[in-house]
Amino acid sequence: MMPYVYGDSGSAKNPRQRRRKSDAAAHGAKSGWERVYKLVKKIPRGRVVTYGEIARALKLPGGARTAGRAMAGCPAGQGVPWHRVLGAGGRLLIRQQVAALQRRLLESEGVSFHGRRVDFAKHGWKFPRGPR
DNA sequence: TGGTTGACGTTAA
DNA sequence: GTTAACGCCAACC
Repeated sequence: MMPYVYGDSGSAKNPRQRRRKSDAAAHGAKSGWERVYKLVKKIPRGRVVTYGEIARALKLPGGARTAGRAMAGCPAGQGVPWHRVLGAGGRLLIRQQVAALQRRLLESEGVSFHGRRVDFAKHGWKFPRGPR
C-alpha cells in the first residue's frame, strides 16, 4: 500500500513521484469542470456522493476519473463542498492528511463513519437525474 | 503531435 | 475482510 503515491500500474513507466502541482488546480476551472462544481454545490449537507456518480450524472466522458480530476482543481473557498465527494464505497481516496480533514468536515455534518469508510448506504445521495 | 499523469472503478489474488 | 494491478479516457506539458 502506497497511500502517498498514486501510481497507476497501467502507466507506471515512471516510478517517480507523480505529485504534479500543475494540472487543473493551476488554472482552476477552465473546462466544463465548472459544471462539476455546480453539481457538487447541490449536494445537501450530511450527504455524500461518489466520483462515479458525478461522472454519471454529468455524463462525463472520462468517467469517474474525469470527475476526480475536476475535483482536484476544486476552488477552495468557492462554496464547493468537496469533502462530500468520495470514492466508490464511500472511501476516502485522497491523501490521508486531506482525508482526515474531509472526514472531520463530514462528521461535522453528521455523517457516520464505518471505520475508514463513510456509511454510504445511509448518507449516500443520488443526483437528481433528469429525464431518462 | 505525442507522451505522461491522474480526489477513480472494477476485478483478481 | 484486505491489498494489488489493469483499464479508460481526458487534460496538461
